Amino acid sequence: MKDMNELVEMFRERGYRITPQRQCVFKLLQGNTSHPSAESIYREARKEMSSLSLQTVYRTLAELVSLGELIPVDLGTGTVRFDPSVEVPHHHLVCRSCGKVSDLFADLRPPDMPEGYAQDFEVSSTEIVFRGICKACMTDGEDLGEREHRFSSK
Amino acid sequence: MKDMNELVEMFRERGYRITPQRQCVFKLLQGNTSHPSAESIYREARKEMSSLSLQTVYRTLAELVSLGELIPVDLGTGTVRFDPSVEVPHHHLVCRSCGKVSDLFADLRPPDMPEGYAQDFEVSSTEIVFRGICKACMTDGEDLGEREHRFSSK
DNA sequence: TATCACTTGAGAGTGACTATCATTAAGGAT
DNA sequence: ATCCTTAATGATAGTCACTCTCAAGTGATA
Ligand SMILES: [Zn+2]
Ligand SMILES: [Zn+2]
Ligand SMILES: [Zn+2]
Ligand SMILES: [Zn+2]
Repeated sequence: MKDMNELVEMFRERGYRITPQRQCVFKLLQGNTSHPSAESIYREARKEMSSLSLQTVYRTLAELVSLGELIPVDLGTGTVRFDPSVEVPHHHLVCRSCGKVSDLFADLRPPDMPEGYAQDFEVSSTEIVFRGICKACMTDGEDLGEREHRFSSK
Repeated sequence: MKDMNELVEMFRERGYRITPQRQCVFKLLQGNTSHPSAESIYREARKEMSSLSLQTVYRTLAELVSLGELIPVDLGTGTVRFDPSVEVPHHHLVCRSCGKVSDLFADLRPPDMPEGYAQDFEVSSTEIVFRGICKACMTDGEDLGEREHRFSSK
């Protein structure tokens, strides 16, 4: 994701207005590696701008996604999360216990699709998802703590 | 997933009752490779048993999941889907256009996690998700047809 | 500082579940 | 075959993560 100045410029170029709401959301995404949901961005943003609406957060996130500055990731934790790390392709670790999503920056060279399938499906991206238990949940003991997500996904 | 007789026996052993509703859902899952959602199982099931409730479908699917006979898969298509292919580990192809999920039965040997991460996260499973366009959507032309899912996920 | 199209926030709506609970019925006992 | 107990079901309502609509507010340019 571009930095504040670049984002502002980018928005101006496209004729989008620079509002304090948008800037507030931009700021919270800068260097954010927590894969926040719309809701968590909203919670943080309201600490600085209590009038901000959830609707505007959703809208701004969607704008950034459509401009390629944010990647939506849905890993079965119950909400879509947003990833500002669009420059470096990477993979994700998902904690089965607390739902936390961490980055794995490594060139894992995802396997190619076997021949037989290649003609029936045109692959545009391959993601590798590691599911397991994060360090915090390992040491906190198995089943304590509040759950922050659904456990629907494998 | 076990076959009808085995499922019935398994349920009996655990003291679960064998109801026509459960049997109806079991039957629809046998050999089903479409990764159906609760809703689509419900639609099919009502053709044979119009009194069946959606609630019971959800309940029965959850029971099968907890018994390890069904794997819930949430790949960002808007609903959890259920996979009776629990015996053979495999990966998934997800169509960005229509949301269809297909199986890829191939031993892709997912990459190991790099050393540096291994101590901070205990991996219990690795899934590889191929996203792209399925054959049907390729030939149907780009943007025709109804969409059957959200497009939230990368 | 006036204009006006773009933005915003409030409120209602949707879809996918989940919880509650009175009624129904499976299945062992008689 | 009928009773009885208790699990299972379906109707209803509720929750959560969004999405839609639209009147009111406000950046940006002149
Ligand atoms: Zn955790
Ligand atoms: Zn990431
Ligand atoms: Zn398709
Ligand atoms: Zn599958």
